[in-house]
Amino acid sequence: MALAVHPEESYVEIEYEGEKLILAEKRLENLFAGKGYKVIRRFKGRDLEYMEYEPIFKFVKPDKKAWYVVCADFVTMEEGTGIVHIAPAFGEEDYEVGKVYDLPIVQLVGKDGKFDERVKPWKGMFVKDADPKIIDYLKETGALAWEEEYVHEYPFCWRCDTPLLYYAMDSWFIAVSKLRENLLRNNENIEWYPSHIKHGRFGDFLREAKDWALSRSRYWGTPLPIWICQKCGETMCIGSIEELKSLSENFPEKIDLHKPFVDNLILKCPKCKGEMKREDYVIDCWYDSGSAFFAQWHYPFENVEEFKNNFPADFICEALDQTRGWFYSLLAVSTLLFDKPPYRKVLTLGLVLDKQGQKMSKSKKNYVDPKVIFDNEGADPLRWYMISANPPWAPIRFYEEAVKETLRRFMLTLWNSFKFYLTYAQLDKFDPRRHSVDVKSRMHLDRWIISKLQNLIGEVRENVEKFELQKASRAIEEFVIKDLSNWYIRRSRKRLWIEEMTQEKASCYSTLHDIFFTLSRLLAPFIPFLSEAMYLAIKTKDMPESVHLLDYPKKEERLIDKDLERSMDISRRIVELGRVLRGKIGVKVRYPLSKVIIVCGNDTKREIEDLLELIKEELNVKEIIFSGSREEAIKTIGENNYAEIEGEGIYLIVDKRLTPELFAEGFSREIVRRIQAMRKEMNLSIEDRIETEISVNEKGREAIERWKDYISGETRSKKITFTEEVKGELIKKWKIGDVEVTIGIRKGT
RNA sequence: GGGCUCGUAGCUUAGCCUGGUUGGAGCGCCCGGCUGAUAACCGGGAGGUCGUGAGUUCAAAUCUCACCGAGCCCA
Repeated sequence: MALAVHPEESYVEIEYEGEKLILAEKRLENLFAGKGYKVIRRFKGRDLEYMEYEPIFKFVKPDKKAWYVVCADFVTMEEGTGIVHIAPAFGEEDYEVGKVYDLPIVQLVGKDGKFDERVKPWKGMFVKDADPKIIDYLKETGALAWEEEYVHEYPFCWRCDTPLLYYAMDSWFIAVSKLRENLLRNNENIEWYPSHIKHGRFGDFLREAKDWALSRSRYWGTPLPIWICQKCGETMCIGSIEELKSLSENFPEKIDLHKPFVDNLILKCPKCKGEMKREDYVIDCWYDSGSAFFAQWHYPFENVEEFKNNFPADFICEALDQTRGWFYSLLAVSTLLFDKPPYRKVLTLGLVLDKQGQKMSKSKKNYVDPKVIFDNEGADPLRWYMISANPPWAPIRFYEEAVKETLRRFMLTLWNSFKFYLTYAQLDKFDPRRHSVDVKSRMHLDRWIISKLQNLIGEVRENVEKFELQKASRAIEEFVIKDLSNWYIRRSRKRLWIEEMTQEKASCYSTLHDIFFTLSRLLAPFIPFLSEAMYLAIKTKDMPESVHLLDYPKKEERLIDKDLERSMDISRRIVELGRVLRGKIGVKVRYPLSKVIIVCGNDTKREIEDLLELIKEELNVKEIIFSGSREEAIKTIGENNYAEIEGEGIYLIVDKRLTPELFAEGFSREIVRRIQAMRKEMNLSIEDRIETEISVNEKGREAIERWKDYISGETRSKKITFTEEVKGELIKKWKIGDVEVTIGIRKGT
């Protein structure tokens, strides 16, 4: 309908092969370089304004003045001629220019995307299919200077992948732009996670809020509730079923309020009694979701109190791509109706990406089938991975291997720790209601992990409050793996091996019970299935039937003992040093050493004194001595017999001599381990008794004889016999150091 | 084209707001050890231009700017 030029750019008229052409000067170089042309004159784009031209097609006679030059800032000098054809019915910029110049809107394309009968040469043809034919026509008539192909972006239907057409249509709008100030003010009362969205992506959007194009052309959906009288033009917006009923004459007993069913109703105009027809649109479905906060209560028709008590919602959550979707439509509707924010806190989740970092989408088919994960790893490992890998708002790469890793590292460790407790507690018929030991009377190790557990509760609650779920879950992971599994349970195993129910044992069971009861509640929102399984296994009859009915644990300050925690830290550090030292002198932990001297200050000494037994066991030394001087310590052990290591100012000095007595003890433990491995291989249960036969050299035999009772006890051997010809259900040859041993075992009767 | 976010070891990441020991950890890899809850664990090792460049500073992964790359939204 018009041609647009940039008002400030320079244009030229040239003579080329006997024709006169007008184009932008900047384009002249690109298009006519090396060709013989002559510039006739030069002028600003603005000088061309309102110049009329002969259109190539005249299929209709417009109802307004058309076919002249207009000025527009969006015309660029990057491509083409610097002169842009304008069709106000196709494209937003064209439409805007059309409004400024009062250009006619001519629509020769139907909603099916085909030319109508007025376009005689191509009527009924899809416009994109007509393109090459139009080009041919232009060539024939000499209107085409040249043609070229170039690549540009173009929107396609995400569902059926066909090209979309820009198309000017009548629509109903909500004048949201008039509410910008209210939207911004209400946004101020919303807590955003992460916070940058509030004034960033979302705030920016609100500042330039556009009117909401509400109407959609669909066969089915929520009808636009606007009826217009066919006779007098009276327009009504219907707000309830009652209102519909009172105005219609054929209201059925059962009504489906969706389009198209609602259009069976004929309404009577209250003004002229004429027939009213509904506007044939449905409402943008974002309006529906934006209404969820009151529609869920069927407010205002019902549940007025419930609605009031629940408005605004405490919390909503969706992915980042919904910033301008749901988060916006909720706020817009709520601002329109109540001028209040509809939610207090909003958590914006990051997108789930594939292994290559691409957004997972149904159309790209680059998603992992959740059923595969459910089958192979399970729903809880999936949750734990999603929660612990990243802050919730960061994009997360998702692939099966990552979930598998989570399962292996955390979930299995947790479950195995729990099974360990369960197995032994059941074996001992431990009943927390009868055997429970008061925390104050428990051992240091027990009070230590209870203290750590209380800290954990505090840390988890703090981070969950801030939606830093990854920090909360990582804290739990560290507790379970490092403190519970790798230290507490490892250090406690021995006391559970004693057959009768000692105070030490009851103390351990009480502690483990407390831990798993707390963990099941602490983990319930993260891994609902596994925590429920844990809870059900330990719950007694008088407790609620599901962990999900219990309150979330609260930190109990009285159970926290910072001094004890520090003592344990130092002790663990000393044990670590000791292990490195053993590695250096090449004596395995299984072989006891006679003494270690800890050279440290009095403060450190005081701090670890209560935990000496534990250090002794873990390092497997007979005696621990404190000293204030390294030289003295070395003198005590002897110049030639010591080895040492230092860390954080603490020296460990050991006697590295392995006497025959120490060797015998270590060797017997080697034997025990081999027999245990064989029991496991035979799938014997823990209680099963066995008979053992051993063939070994004199040195080994001597060692074993010395510790025979110990070996029989540990391996539940009814008898141990030495023989040249070893017999048994399972016979194995071992090499322990430089000693060869053959062991045979059979299940005892 | 515009806005926002992100970029640390092969992978997943902590540290960045509030600048200051040799930038931690897990997985994987190599070596050694341990193991009757554990496909677990313990000790050691290799592996880092902290995206690139400039600036501020006595001092920058950290603060500022520009650029490069990725993602999302909008046009």
